[in-house]
Amino acid sequence: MTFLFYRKSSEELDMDKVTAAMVLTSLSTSPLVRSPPVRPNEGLSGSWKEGGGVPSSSSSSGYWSWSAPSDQSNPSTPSPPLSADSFKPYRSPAPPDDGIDESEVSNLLFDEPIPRKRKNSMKVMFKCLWKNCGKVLSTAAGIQKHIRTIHLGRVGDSDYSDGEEDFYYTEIKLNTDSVADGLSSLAPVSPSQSLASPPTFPIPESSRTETPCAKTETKLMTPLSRSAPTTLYLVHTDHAYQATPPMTIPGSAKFTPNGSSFSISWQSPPVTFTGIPVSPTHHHPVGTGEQRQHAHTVLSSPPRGTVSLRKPRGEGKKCRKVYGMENRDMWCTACRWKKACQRFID
DNA sequence: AGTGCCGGGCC
DNA sequence: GGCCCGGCACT
Repeated sequence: MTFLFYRKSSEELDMDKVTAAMVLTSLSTSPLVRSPPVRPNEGLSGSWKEGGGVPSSSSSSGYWSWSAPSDQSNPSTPSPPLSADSFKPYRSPAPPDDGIDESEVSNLLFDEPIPRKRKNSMKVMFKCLWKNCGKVLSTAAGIQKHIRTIHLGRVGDSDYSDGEEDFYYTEIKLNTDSVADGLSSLAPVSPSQSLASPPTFPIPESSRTETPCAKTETKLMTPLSRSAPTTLYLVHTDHAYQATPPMTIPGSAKFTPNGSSFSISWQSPPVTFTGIPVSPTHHHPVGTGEQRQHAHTVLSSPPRGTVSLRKPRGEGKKCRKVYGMENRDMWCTACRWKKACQRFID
């Protein structure tokens, strides 16, 4: 889940700057502009910094229709199609100064009270909302500096911050947990947004804090899930109680009995950073005619050694359910022995 | 609470 | 090996 909000509370900022920035942002027609009403003010995590929204207390909508006078504090307030820098193609390597800024400043502000002890590791990144710039940095200082230097053109006093940068980036949260959510990926991916896709996450957290542009990472979402189940490896069926007299399902011994497929694809769209005001009807029309997705997304992560992540519980009827406890002798042997059912695979 | 079944015990 | 069950994950 990712939330959009500004990092600093509004009272730290000049109202003039606030409004100016808002107008600029809205005028830029950037798709990344988040509309205030959408702001998910209280979220599931509830762990962010309060005082989130910029015009939180006052009428928020007013700022958005406000036509900007020339702000005196920012004479050089850029109009979005500003410097040539902003036209950097996506995925372009970070400008060199960002790299160093990043590393040098990150020490200072890295203790930011971001929710670190999440149950599943969430990573907080900061995304530049400037038009045509999707830069994502891992530290607020880094993104502020990026905005200052690249977009606001404040090269000289690179360390001085008057807070305006805060309006050009947003905080995004990325979910990194890999396994353990074989189920959550099945869940109807709440319309609110995203557990951002793990594949985008090989970011080593310290050194390379800069991801190219999160929003075009739509690869990795290969639709190969339901196509190739049987080629999978080593779903060991060591149990040989296949002696079920009535009819033996051929080939059942070579794959996991309950026939759950095994894929490495991720169903959720990758990295939906939250700059966008995601409409509640995102996608995943789960409820409708969908054929009960079988593609359990299990991530084949080697590190999980001994614990034997259970396979996703075979669906369908099993002997016990079909015949009932009283007709136990009609069960397949596996069911009788409380093993994986061999009769009703799938 | 019900169910599927892994892990492990007993013979 | 066959057979059974405790106990846990999942629904």
